[in-house]
Amino acid sequence: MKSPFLLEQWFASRGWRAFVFQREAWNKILQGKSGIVNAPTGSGKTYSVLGGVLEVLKSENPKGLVCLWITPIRALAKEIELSVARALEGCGLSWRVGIRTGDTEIAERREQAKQMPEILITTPESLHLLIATRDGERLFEQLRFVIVDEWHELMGNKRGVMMELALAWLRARLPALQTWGISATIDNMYEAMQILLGRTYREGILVRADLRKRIEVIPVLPDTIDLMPWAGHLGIKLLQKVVPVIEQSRSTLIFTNTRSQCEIWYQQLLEAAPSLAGQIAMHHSSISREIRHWVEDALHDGRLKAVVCTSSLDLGVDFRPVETIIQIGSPKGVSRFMQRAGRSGHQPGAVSRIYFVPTHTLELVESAALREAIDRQVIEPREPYVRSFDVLVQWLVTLAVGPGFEAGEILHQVRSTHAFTSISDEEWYWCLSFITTGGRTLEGYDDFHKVVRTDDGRYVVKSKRISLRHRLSIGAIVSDTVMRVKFLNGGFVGTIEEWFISRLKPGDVFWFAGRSLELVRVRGLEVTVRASQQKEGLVPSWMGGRMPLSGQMGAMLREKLQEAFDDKTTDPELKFISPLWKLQLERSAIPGPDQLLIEYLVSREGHHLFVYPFEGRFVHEGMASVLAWRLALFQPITFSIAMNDYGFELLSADPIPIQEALDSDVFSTEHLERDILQSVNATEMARRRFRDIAAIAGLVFQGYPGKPVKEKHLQSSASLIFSTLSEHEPDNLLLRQAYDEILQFQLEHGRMQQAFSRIQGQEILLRYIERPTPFCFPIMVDRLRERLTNESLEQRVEKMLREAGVEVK
DNA sequence: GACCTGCTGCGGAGTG
Repeated sequence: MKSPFLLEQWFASRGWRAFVFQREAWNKILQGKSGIVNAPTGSGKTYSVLGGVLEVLKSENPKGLVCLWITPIRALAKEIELSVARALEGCGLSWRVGIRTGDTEIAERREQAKQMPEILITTPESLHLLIATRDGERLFEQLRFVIVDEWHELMGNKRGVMMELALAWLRARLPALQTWGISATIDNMYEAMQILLGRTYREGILVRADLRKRIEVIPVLPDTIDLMPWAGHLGIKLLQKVVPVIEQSRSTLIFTNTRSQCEIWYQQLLEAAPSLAGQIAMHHSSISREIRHWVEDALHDGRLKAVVCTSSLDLGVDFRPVETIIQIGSPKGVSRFMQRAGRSGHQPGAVSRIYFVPTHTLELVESAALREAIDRQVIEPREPYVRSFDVLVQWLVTLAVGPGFEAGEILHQVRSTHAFTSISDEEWYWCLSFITTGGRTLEGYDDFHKVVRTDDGRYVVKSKRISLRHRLSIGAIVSDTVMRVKFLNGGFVGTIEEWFISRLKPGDVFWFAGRSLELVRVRGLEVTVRASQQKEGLVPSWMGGRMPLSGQMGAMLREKLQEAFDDKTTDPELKFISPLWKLQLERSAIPGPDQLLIEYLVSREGHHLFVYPFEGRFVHEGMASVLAWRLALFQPITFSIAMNDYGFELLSADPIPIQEALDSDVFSTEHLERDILQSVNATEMARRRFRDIAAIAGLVFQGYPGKPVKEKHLQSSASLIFSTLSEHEPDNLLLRQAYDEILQFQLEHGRMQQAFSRIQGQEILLRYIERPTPFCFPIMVDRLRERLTNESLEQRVEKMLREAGVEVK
């Protein structure tokens, strides 16, 4: 029997069958609903939404823009366009589909200005830019659908807030507008829907694709436990075990945690297996786009056997499935690991296999914890941003540059979003005054008088210069200023950070993008290089973000620690680790899920206190500061602090009164927020955070395309404004936002609160140890690294190991 | 605002 659905008829002609969730989505969309389709990549999620859109509009023969398709990544736009175009043709519809991103050519833009395609694929930034035109309102008059692809990727950052605001604005003028999100599984799926739909969420529908895929975690283990380093992060010791995995597979993705690790692995793989030359490449965000595109295409065509990458290949390029995935070092979160694993074994019913290469002993436990987490479907949530006033004031100027706005109407919309439900009248007036006068402190500067209120009460931007500069600054991603690395003949290799290049002088050789490069000269923000034959060279590192261990991973680790002693354990890595665990047990203890281990060591360096909450390094940084601050209340004492993802260390020249402190409840949650802010240098942290806020809010200008403002300059103008506001306008909303953000995202206040209250219910195992344990050793090394060069560190680590009673191989 | 390990993502003028 012929299906009533257009898309299903086309499916049938190709011999495909619709999934149950696709039909469910089509029906709900046909009923006029909004909602979210929860489906993994590669499961036909695009068609699940597209089919509904076609069904609603097929009889209307639309002309002009009826459907906006938002993607967080430009690279995905092309694939969506391809799928949509194919389906439209298959269904015999003559609708047009087009792309509008920063890559869209001028001619194409002009064409679109005359007549928009029926379906437009765009990014949140480009959508804001479209609104920031005089045509801003007219463009969307016929709009019926907004599809937000990969919504889980947007909702955890300020780009999500940009979407919320734009959606509220569109919804206000188009009551019949239907919004659909497409999202991978996250822990707070319903919240994700609520945020996407704003005030209309009550009627929202969640369509779940029940396509659970089996994932097999295969640990890559050394021959004996002695070969596993106690501390380290590169994992290079297991290189010889990784080579055959790559050789035996048709195509492999090797995920690393940092860009420099990616460079090192690429280089070392080539050295260990010269036969891979020409068949292996590398991919990370500092490599030029030209090279990256080449790598993506080559992988797609099967010209490459393996690519070493960072999370730059997490999303985007939904290339032909890869046969094998290798993860080097901890992925830090379950979702990220599962997503990467899902890149292999795309055939229905196929098992995804992922090789996990631990870089030190405790990561062996992470390997087992990951397996368990996948089994139990433990998945991280995405925390939405709220009250991001920098994004709000940017949006208000965007509207004023575009069609202009009327205050009461926009306030109503803004309040309908999840991010700004709680905005008070006072805060709203502050925003209006900020965009018109710069606020109390900055009103003396004309640059901040961006928006004017016309006689009929509309807020608009009149100055061409201000409009221009605003359009240049739309978006919520603030990049660091970087130096461009170029060959003498002009070929662009990629970008590198100033602090790294400043250590080199002309003639020095470094390795970057898989090539040996000799520094010729540095001029302004341009680094000129020539190819070198030299084999040795420094590998650059970049100051990227840090990814702390997720709460879910931490909890799973705490559970798994003791399992190494359980004879019934089936995890190979836990069996493997048990000799080392015996050592830990002899010297100290292994905490169970209801225990907190604290180790006290006296060495020539002084008195060390090690605490192991397994909460990730951000939380540990805050906890360590709070603990140090509270301990100093007992007696004057100073500490140096170190931490990793498993625990932290307080080191002091004097004895640490830990027993007394424990007796008087040093882990109390009482006055926690106050103690956090007292103990960490909140002002400095907020000052740094303020740089991005100032850029997003339009307080500092980041420069013209190709002519970025120097980092130093940007930092100092933001810092100057920060100081001025702190002094004269301490209740400034952007200033307060900087402090809120460090509490929420840098110190992970919520998680820290939970950790403290969990510890209150835990039994404390205080152990006075005589020698470093496998647990504390990596933290000690971490602290040393900050003072020593790499070579001396290596020697020092060997010495430490001997002192710790471990044979050095 | 550095670092010694530390991810990712987007956007963009006027020149008559």
